[in-house]
Amino acid sequence: MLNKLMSQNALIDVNLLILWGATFKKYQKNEIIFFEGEMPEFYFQIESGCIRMFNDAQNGKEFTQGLFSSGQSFGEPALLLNKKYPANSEAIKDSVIIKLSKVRFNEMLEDQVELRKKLLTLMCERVYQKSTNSKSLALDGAEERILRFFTNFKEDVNNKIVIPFTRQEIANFLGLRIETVIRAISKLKNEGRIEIVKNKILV
Amino acid sequence: MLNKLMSQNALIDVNLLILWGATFKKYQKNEIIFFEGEMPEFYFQIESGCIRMFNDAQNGKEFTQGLFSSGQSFGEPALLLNKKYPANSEAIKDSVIIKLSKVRFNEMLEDQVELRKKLLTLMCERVYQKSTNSKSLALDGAEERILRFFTNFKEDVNNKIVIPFTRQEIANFLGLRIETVIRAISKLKNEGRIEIVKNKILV
DNA sequence: CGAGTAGTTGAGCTTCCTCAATCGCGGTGG
DNA sequence: CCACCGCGATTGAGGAAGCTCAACTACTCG
Repeated sequence: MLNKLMSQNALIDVNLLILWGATFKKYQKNEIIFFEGEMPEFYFQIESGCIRMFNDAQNGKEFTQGLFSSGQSFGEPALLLNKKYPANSEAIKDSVIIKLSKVRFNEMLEDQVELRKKLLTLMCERVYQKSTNSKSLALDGAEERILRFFTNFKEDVNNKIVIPFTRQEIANFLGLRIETVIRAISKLKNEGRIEIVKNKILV
Repeated sequence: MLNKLMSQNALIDVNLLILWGATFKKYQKNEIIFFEGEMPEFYFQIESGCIRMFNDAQNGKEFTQGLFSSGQSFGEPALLLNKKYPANSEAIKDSVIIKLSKVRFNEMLEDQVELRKKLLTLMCERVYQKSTNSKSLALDGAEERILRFFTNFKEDVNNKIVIPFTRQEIANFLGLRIETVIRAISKLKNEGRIEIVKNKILV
């Protein structure tokens, strides 16, 4: 039942992927799927779990480019352009991923008109999202960046949600340091722009 | 002759656009084409001139999302997604732009398989580019950001080129201040990573 | 209780920003 | 030819934001 639901929401129907020769692979939490600089070999789609793409810096800092969960694909731009991956990808929970070889994926893409349309829309969304993100990175201070991250994260503006990330994770998302995040969050709280309940962040 | 050449390099052939009802419009240098927050009404493709998309900040700071020149289109993600523009666009030279109404563009897109393929590739390139850009924004200091901007700007790694921007423009590209750019550039020069000839930057 | 992990706090430092003054050079009018 | 202007580039001094390092607290799990 759950499986069926996910199947419907997936970018590419799982059965169709299997038909074209895709295989499943399990990844442990913290396992790396590909490294920045590698050439893409596969199309990846998440069956279950959660993946993040991120960049490392020399000083131990990280920057998270994006989080992806069930039904979503990741790393497509590099695959389609045949360029080196611009970031690492890592399972942040135990995950199952469906992979399809580059060659078969390209054949499939050639064959499936609707898939190309879906992908076009998806890539537009990614560009759009990255635009607003870059803007925030370039122009906003820590407080505004953090708040924007929270409000972007919750789709539904009406309901309050609990932010399911540690301060360290938030820091990595935004290219900030954990102490900066902590201080900015306590400021946001004092300004009444967020709520803290039992140390959990409510937005 | 020149016209024909541009036509070939254009995302969409100019004659085809005209066939679908596109019209030409002139923009003066510094004229705004659309504002951040507006809903897209047209597909825009540059016939001649140069356009930049940028965000404003309260303190007079700016951030340039991208530069576009002859044959390129801009603002497509918002148009295709039917969402508000995430940035302003402005002519930075006197320019001629071909515009096609949203409705006609969508009809055209539905009709032209090859166009969708081209657009998909283009959107992948934009995502890719924005990924490396965000990484730099989040993790690098001013010197590295500036150097990356220069090397990204020149396609051909072998030949040296003159950077055709003022320090202020470079600052706007990167969300930095002009003084920071000046100091970083003179540092890069002392480190032998760039050359300065007659106050022009050589990379 | 003890270990482990997330969160917190303070002090000092670095990077970049802000503001203000100045320089260099091409163009213009007298 | 020269004084003057405008604009981009430059420099210095002081300030603010965020980083670094180190110590310490709070909560959870065995």
